[in-house]
Amino acid sequence: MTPVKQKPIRPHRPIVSVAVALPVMDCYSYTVPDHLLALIRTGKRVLVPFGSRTVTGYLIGSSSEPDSTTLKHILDVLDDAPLFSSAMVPFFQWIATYYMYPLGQVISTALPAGLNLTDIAVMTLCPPGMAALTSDAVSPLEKTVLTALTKRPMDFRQLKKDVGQRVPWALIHQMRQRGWLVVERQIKGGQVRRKTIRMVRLAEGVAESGKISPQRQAILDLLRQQGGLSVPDLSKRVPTAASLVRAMQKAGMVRIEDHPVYRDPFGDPIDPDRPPVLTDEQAEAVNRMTPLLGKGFRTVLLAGVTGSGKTEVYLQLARQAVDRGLHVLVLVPEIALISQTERRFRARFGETVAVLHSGLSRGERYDQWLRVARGEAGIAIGARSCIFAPFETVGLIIVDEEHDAAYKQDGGLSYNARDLAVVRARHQNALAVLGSATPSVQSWHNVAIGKYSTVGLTRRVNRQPLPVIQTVDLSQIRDERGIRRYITPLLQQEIQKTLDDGHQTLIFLNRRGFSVFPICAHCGQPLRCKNCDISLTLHKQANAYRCHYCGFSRPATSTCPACGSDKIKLLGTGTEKIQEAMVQLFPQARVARMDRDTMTRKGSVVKLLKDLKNRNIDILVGTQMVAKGHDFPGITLVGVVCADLTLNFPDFRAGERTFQLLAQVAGRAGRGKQPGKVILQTFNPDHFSITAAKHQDFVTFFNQEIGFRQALGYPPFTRMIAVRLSGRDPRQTGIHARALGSACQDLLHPEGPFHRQVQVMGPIEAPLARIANQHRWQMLIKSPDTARLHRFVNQLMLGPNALPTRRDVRVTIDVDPFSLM
DNA sequence: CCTGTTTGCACG
DNA sequence: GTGCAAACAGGG
Repeated sequence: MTPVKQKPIRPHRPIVSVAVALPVMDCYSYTVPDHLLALIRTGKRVLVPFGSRTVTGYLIGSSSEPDSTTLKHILDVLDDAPLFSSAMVPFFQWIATYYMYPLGQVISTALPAGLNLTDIAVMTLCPPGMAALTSDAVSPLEKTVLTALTKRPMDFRQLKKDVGQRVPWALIHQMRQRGWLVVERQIKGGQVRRKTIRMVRLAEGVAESGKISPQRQAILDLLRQQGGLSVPDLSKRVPTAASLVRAMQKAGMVRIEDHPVYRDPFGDPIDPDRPPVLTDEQAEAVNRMTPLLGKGFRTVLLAGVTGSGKTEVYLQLARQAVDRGLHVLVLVPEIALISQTERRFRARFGETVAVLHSGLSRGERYDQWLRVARGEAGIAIGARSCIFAPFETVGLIIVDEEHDAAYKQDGGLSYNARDLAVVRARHQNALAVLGSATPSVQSWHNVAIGKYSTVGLTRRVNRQPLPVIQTVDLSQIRDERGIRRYITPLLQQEIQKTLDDGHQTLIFLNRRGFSVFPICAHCGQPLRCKNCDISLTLHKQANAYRCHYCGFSRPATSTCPACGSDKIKLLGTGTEKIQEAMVQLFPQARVARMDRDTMTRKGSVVKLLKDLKNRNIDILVGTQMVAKGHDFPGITLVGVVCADLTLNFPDFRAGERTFQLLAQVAGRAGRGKQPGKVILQTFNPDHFSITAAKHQDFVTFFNQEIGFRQALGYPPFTRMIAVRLSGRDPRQTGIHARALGSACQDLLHPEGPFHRQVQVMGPIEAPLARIANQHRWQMLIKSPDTARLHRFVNQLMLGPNALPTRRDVRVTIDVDPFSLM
């Protein structure tokens, strides 16, 4: 018998698929060392070697494959519980494909920020480097680098900042070879972690040892009564507890354990409320949608006029879903709104609500995320990124104010949360409810072609009438000067009447600041931003001219940079100037302002809303922030200073935006017992966007607008992808843009699949050709055929003949762009 | 022909 | 995103 040499038999070994958090289009496979095997789960993060570096990756699947190729091992598992379920993986993959964005970075965008680890190169000075510094065998740049490193070890970024210029990698490499410095890889990041508190318990079998201090005795007594107590709780009774328990642990009297806790993002507790009796229409809406729960994918557009009580419909529908054991996801446009809707959901559902929005600290966000991931919350409510809330399954997704542009993310992964809501609902066989008083053209088109069904709310709750809207033709009063140019006699008169009646007024102007067009009275040059192609806005409160794109500012005392004159004429009106005019015209009134300048501080929105509710404000001046879904029962008059600002934007959606904004802001009036009135000042009183807004009549608006969209080949009849280029050097950016443009023309050749199917517009310089010293070009690609459009751009960017990427020109892809500026 | 620098590629 | 190798330009 020939002896058989026994090898350890391992024909198959566990292999995991990892998406790394880097801009790479592929996923990578790794093997799992034995000691980590038990920890492997889809949705956890892992630390992996990647090239010569160590980076964070996401486990998106595992398999067991024959031991053939040589794979690297994962180095560590970073989470004790998954951050998302495996059901999310196809959703993430869909997003990566649709938005042409690397899967790992899609997941990074979805997850709470601040968790990931990466290694960075840290340079430390060595003795020979020290010696070289004093010799004269060093170049000037080497000398500055060495000098910088004498202070402390630095990474590349710090070094660049300290030295004040780019340091070539080759130089560092050389210095390392000479032994002047060492480069080590340090793992950094992961600032956001679980918060723990120290829990103190009695140690087992602790005998009465007789002689102990009264404080120690007090602690023991407390623990005997209450079982375990946290250190902060103990300190309330015994102030020195924090240090005492340490000694007592050494003495074997108590045990101390770290317990993970959730940070509390909620300020005051909210009193529970009871569901009110629904109006017939509301009840009908709930009754029509409830049977759709748990019955597969469906999208319903809930079209309800302003003040018709959509939120109550959401609440009761969510109740039906929760009672059926379904998870609920609620999206609202932005923080100012969240406070209200969030409060109502928390009042109704209490502990089971998780909130996810940018108003939370990173740690709070992580904790809310974990509560959802671990199935401890049944409802998640938040802004656009909440669409990624890691429920294993979702039964109902509600998108409030679905038309709102805030659902579209700019920069990075440019997703639209409203669209993703429908996609996620489809993936999870859920009901998606899109609600709005002014549905987007896109969504109403989907109703028209039978993709979505619709439920309507045509009347306000308590039967308040819709406000009466009166237009004032601004072209009739062109000769007026000063305040009267923008506060017409009729508006002034109505405000006075409202004040006399003790009611509140809302004045809307979609432009913040004092003067948006400061111009030199001597030479006629407007004051421009030095980094952007845009004029500066004077902010009186901040006493400075500011750029609304890059934040550049110069003092309000500046003279004209062109001629040195100190006579600056302040043309163009913003909310600040309107506020000042209100104070002048109505000295007895209490005037407040709500825009991005006044609402930055945490809690300022809540305070303002409270003041408004308690009638501490008579006149509120604001930007579109005031148009968004707030319920101000005391407001009976709304004044729109100039309705045309959005109408004249160079964007095919300008009419749609104007209609929505005006209908929404008008809807703020007359929500209480008193009927509302709206004074709408405009240069285009007969434009259909404005006439339709008067009656909140989105169907009439849609029927007009859809004709234009069809005739001009705009969405929803075509889909668009914007390719944007930006770079510091205007010439190089232009060259690359034109190269990309001719690559498009090559793809469009008559024998190819894209001929006459895909249309390329541009490349052209962007309407705002320079922002923050970045020169910008763009190209719009559109097609009636979504799949073909995506194939086209895929070939353009990633195909075999794709242009090589350049480091000095950034190219980004924006699928379904919103802003074409 | 050698060397310092830029560019394209691949990362499991 | 970055490190590395190959291509490249520039000077001896």
